[in-house]
Amino acid sequence: MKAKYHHGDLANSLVSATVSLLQTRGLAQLSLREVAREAGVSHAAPAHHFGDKAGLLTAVAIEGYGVLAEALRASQTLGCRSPEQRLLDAGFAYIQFALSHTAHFEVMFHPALTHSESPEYVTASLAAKAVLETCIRNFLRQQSPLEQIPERQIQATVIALWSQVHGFANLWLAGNLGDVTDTVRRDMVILDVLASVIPRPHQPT
Amino acid sequence: MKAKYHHGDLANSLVSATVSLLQTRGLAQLSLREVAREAGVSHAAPAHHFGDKAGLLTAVAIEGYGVLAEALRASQTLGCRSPEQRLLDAGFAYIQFALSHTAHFEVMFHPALTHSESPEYVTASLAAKAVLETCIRNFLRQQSPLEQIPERQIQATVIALWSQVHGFANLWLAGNLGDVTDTVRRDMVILDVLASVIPRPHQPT
DNA sequence: AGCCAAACTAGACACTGTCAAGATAAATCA
DNA sequence: TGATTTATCTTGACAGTGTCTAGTTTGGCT
Repeated sequence: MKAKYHHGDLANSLVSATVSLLQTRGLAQLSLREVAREAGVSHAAPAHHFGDKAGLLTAVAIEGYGVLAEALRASQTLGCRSPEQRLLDAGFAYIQFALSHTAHFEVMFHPALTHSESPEYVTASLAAKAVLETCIRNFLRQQSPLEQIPERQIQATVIALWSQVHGFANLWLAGNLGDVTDTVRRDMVILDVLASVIPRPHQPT
Repeated sequence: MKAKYHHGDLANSLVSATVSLLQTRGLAQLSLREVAREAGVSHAAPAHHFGDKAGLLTAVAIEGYGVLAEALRASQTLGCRSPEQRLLDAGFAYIQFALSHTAHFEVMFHPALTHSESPEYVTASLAAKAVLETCIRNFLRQQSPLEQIPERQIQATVIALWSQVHGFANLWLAGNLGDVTDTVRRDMVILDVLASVIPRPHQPT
């Protein structure tokens, strides 16, 4: 833990400090220099490890994609549940991630803040998206096992459900969902909302 | 149009300049001083009219709420359509607003950027939300005119559909919906997605 | 021991938001 | 009309920011 010239694990410390500051002060007030101060290093140290501010936020986003993917996977592992319940659990996990990892979530979905074309970013992003898509594909497969669903419709469903939970999280974080603050009612609202949009088995064109 | 000491309509000009700069350079690069430069006034002129940067963005957000509300209203005025089509049109209008007024949309749903507790902001925000809610209520009313739908379920549907279009717009703007760039396929994707989540007449609890 | 590359610091520069104080023009009123 | 008041805008300053360059320290290697 002694931080002299060679911190040992400064890169990770800087990412942690960034997340911490994002949660407390918010994105607008975040500064590289304050991150450096929080980590106890000089003001230009972050630039050495991450190039620039966008590079640091890129690391935050990549970490976020990993956490999200893991959360989605974990939501599907426990057995003995109906396909609908599994899908609800995935959506619930997505929203819970967004609400409990506000800093990561915000950075992940604002590509202008990051180097969103860097290989590591693209890889992490696609990996998380793949897990999400798998959840929905599994649901559709188990829901209508006999008939083949056209790929186009699968894609539309993926986008629709993703939009659903993503929009809910965004509206919630932006304070647009009223003053449902206490946890109990919050969970009920989320489940109500999610349950109301499980797609029908046969969708009319 | 001559801008000497008294510009005449500087406040509006500053808002326009802000929107223009937001579209070209993006939120991260926006600076009060550049806005002032764009409007041809001194660097501290914006502060006089809007107090601070958040004040200027507040004006942008309020303008955005007005445009959104008007777009939603306009989507419902033309007659002779099924309730489903009307609902689709409302959702489509919401998404079209988000994609064509990126600057406004981004500012509107990031309360940390604005004085989101100011009376004008709250009024404009609630007004737009009320129009949106009316669209959905009208749909539900026409869809099942006989039975009374519990208020709780109506609220859940409002949140669900709002989340739907809001999340779609966000994911789209963040570049997470693949490379569906040309307009034709874009419209089809949007309609596919929207059509796939029109709520069922009778939702199981 | 000697050297090298990586890790970090120190200083500087242009730029930012905001504040105080001053200058100017328009509106008001005698 | 002419004086004064008021809103509008400018000027200058300050602390803080991101990033660049050059320098300093350190650990690992042969």
